[in-house]
Amino acid sequence: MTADTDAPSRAGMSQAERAALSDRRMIDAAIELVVERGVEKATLKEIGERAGYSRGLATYRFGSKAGLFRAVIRAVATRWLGEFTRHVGARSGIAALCACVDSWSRFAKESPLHVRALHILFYQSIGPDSGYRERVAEVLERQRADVVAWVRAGIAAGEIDPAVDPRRQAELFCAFIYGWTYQWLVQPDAVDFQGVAEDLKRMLRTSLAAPASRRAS
Amino acid sequence: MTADTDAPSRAGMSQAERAALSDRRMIDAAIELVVERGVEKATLKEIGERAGYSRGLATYRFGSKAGLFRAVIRAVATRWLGEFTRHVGARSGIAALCACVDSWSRFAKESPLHVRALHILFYQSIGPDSGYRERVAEVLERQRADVVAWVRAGIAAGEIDPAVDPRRQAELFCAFIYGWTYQWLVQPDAVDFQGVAEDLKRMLRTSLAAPASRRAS
DNA sequence: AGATACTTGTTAGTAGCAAGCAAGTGGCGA
DNA sequence: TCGCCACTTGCTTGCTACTAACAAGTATCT
Repeated sequence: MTADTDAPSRAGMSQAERAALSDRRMIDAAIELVVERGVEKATLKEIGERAGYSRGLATYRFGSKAGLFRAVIRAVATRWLGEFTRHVGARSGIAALCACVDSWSRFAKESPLHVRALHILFYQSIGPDSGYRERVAEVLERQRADVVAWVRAGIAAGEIDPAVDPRRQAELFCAFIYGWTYQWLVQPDAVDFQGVAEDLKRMLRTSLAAPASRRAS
Repeated sequence: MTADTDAPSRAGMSQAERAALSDRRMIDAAIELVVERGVEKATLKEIGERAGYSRGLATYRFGSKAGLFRAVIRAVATRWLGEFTRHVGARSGIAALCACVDSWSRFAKESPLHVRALHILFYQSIGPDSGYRERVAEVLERQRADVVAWVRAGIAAGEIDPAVDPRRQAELFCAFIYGWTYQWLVQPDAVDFQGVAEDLKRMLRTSLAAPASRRAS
C-alpha cells in the first residue's frame, strides 16, 4: 500500500536517510507479516520484499531474524510506553492503575496491528533462547516499575491499604493485563475485552482501598 | 535417561503396544526438547531420535510438527485438568478459586517440565495459524467453564456478590493465572510466585464477597 | 499373506553467510 | 569553488546447512 513509491523516492537521499527508511519499512513489513502469518511463517525473504527490497536485506541489516524482532519490539514498545505515561499523566494510586487499564484497551483498539504484533512477539519470547527474551524482560520490568511507583504513591497518600506489598501487587496487576491480552489474542471474539476492563477496575478499587476509605465509601 | 532400554523391551510386544509406547516416548521427548530449546529449535529429527527411533517417525505418526504439539497439549492438559478437579474437589465459590490457585502453584512446583512445556506451547499458539490454536482455545474454554460454575455456585450460596458477572469474572480470574504464569516463564527468578498467589487469594476474598458477608467479616 | 510399525531417500523452502555491485561521501589538487 | 578519485556503505545475489514433509521401501506382528 505504501510500498509503490519506493524506487523514485529513494534517489537523491543521503546514505543515512536511505538506511533509516529501509529500517522503518522492514519493521513495518515485519509487523504486518507477523500479524498475518505468525512469527514462524513470516519469512525474512517476504519481509524484505514487502518492504520493497531484496530477500537478503533483513538478514544483512538486523543480523538475524531475532535481531529484526528485537528492533520491532524496541520500536513498538517505545511508542507504546510513551503513550502510556502520557495518558496516565500525573495520576497515581488507584486512579493511575485504572487509567492504565483504559489506556491499554484504547491502544488495543486504535492500533490493533501494533498491539497484536508486540504481544505475539512477547508471548513467543518465552522459549529458552528466542534471542529477544531479554528485551521483553526489560519492557516487563519497566512496566512493573511504573506500577510499583503508583502503588507506593497511593499508599503514601493514604488511599491504598498500607498492608499491600507494592512489588507483588505490581506483579499481580501486570499478570491481569497480560493474561487478559493473551485470552483476547487467542480468541478475539470469545472475550469481552471491554467488560473485563470494567470489572478489573472495580476489583482494584474494592480490594486495594485503605480500611479508612473503605469504611467511608 | 529412560531411552536406553528401548531396543530390548520393544521386542515381543503387540503392534498396538508398540505404537502406544513410541507415541508416549515421542511426546515425552518433545516436552523435554521444547523446554530445553524452545518450539522452533526442537526439531522433529531430534525428537524422534531422543525417543529412541528414527528421524522420520514423528512426522509419520503425528502428520506434522503441529500435530505432534497437538498431541502434547492433549496429553499434558488432560492430566492437568484432571489434577485440578481432583484437587479442588467438591469446593465451590471463593474456596474453589483459592484451591485452584494453590493447585496451580503446586503443579508448577511438582512438574515444572510439564507446566513449562504446556505454557510454552500455549503462548506460541497465538500466531494466526500455529496449527494447534484451536486445541489451546478448547483448553482455555474448558477451564473458564469450570470457573464460571464455581462463581455461579458461590453466588447461589450467597457467598459471592450477585452483581458479579460469572463469565467476565472467569475471564478475569484466568487472566490472572495466565499472566502470572507468563511472567514466571519469562523471568523465573524475578517473580515472587508464591507471594503473588497469596495476594491473589486475598484479593479474591475481599473483592468477590457478597455485601452481607463483607459486613459480617 | 496381509497389515501395520518403522526407516530411508528425496524435495521444497528457510536462515544465515560471503562475495560482489552500485550509489553516496569526503579529501586532495587545482 | 570545482572536479576527480579512493573509499565507505546500502543493498543484492549465489551458496550452504538444515528443516518439515512426503513417498517409497523394509521389518515386524497377526
